[in-house]
Amino acid sequence: MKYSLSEENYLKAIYHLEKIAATGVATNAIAEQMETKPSSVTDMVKKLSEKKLVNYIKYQGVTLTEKGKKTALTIIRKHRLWEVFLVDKLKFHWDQVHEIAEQLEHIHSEELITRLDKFLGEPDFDPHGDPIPDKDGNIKRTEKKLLSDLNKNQGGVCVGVKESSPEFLQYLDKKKITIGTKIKVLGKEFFDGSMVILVGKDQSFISKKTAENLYVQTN
Amino acid sequence: MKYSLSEENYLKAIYHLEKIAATGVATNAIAEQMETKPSSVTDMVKKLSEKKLVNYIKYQGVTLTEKGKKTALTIIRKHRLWEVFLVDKLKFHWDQVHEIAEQLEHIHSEELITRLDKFLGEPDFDPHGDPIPDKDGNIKRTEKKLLSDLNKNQGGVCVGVKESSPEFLQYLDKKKITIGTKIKVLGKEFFDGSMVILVGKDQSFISKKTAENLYVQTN
DNA sequence: ATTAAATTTTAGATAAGACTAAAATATTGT
DNA sequence: ACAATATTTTAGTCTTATCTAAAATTTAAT
Ligand SMILES: [Mn+2]
Ligand SMILES: [Mn+2]
Ligand SMILES: [Mn+2]
Ligand SMILES: [Mn+2]
Repeated sequence: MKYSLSEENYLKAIYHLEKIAATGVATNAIAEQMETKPSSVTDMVKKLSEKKLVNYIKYQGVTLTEKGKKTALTIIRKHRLWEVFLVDKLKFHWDQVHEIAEQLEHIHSEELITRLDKFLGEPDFDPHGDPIPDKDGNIKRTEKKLLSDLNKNQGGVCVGVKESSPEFLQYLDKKKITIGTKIKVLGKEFFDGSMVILVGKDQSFISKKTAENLYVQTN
Repeated sequence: MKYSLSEENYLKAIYHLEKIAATGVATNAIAEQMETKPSSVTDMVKKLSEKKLVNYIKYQGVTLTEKGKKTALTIIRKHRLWEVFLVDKLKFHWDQVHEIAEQLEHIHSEELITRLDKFLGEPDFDPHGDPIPDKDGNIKRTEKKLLSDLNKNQGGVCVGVKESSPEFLQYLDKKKITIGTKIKVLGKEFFDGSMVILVGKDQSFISKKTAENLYVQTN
């Protein structure tokens, strides 16, 4: 029931990779994500397999079992709730909280999370717009598109970021874009995918890369 | 600057033992406190010594260096601030917070503690009446006596507990005694040190052992 | 002052988690 | 099909933090 810091981090990494990988998650992919070596991954994956947290067949990558997925989701839940705490209560900026939440997510206490959740008003999303799983691991799925998929004259509200590195978040601040900001596509350049958008009342220019990392809810 | 969970726990243990031990803190004492073996203590103490956190001479026990003491105090600061958070904000009961704070005290982030401190209103004492060191490790010392040292007709306010096991704290609840409770000694039995005391408006009987674990501020 | 007992340290072993180098397997290109 | 390349696993080593058993040292008792 209680796993080590390392085991928890592996589960989380595999969970995130599983969402994008069609097939089993590759050893190399995990190694890259965790900034460790493939041989270390193999070792850990064997251990997780013995604990019935992942399905593992040599040379064929891993997938999470139900138990593994559930465990990963409780860690993600903790991570995101702590991020809400840091931003809403301690007034951290949204680009400063991930690192600290990486530590806080490993605190073991169900009671703590139950109370923290209530204290925060049972939020559905974290400061980056990512959904917070409930205690049973259910995630409230919402309609959202990448800004890059909108066409000229379409608009919506920014509801999340795909990338959430401090660098990107700070850039968004400079552009006056944050969760809840209204955005409308005024023009889209075919050549490089760059856009001219309306942010609130002001016009702004953004690159394709930026547009591909912003989620919006269309209206 | 950043120490392992184990190193931090050793420093904390040595700090607490140093306050009661006249001479250097004994290997055995540390082992008992940490629920580990003396041989493990010797190993760790050597490492702490190399890092200039303790003064260590073979067979003569250890003392904290200034650096070691400062480090221990920041961990204690974190522990107690988190306890305040858990009780004041998350409405935990005072007998439920120590275990969780034992984990939270190892989260590394100065900014986090600075903000948490401010969020909590820069408290001077934790939920058990223990003083919270400031960022430089200074502790606000206060006048306080053990209830067992009071004589008949003397009274005061409960400002802390010496023991803070859940069992004792729950017993105090049953006796309607908590931090801030007014207590007056109505009678003291010479034979066994037991007392009849006035708690608020009600009379109560307590053993010597209980009286020896309650701090009061006399008026 | 010796001896007995308690404390502390050393030596050697173990487990978790990580690494390097080499071997095994899978995938790709021609 | 088969060689070249990429991926994955194995074998062996390292570090941190433990432990047990044995040796060294200190403390207490006669
Ligand atoms: Mn995060
Ligand atoms: Mn987030
Ligand atoms: Mn405590
Ligand atoms: Mn306390």
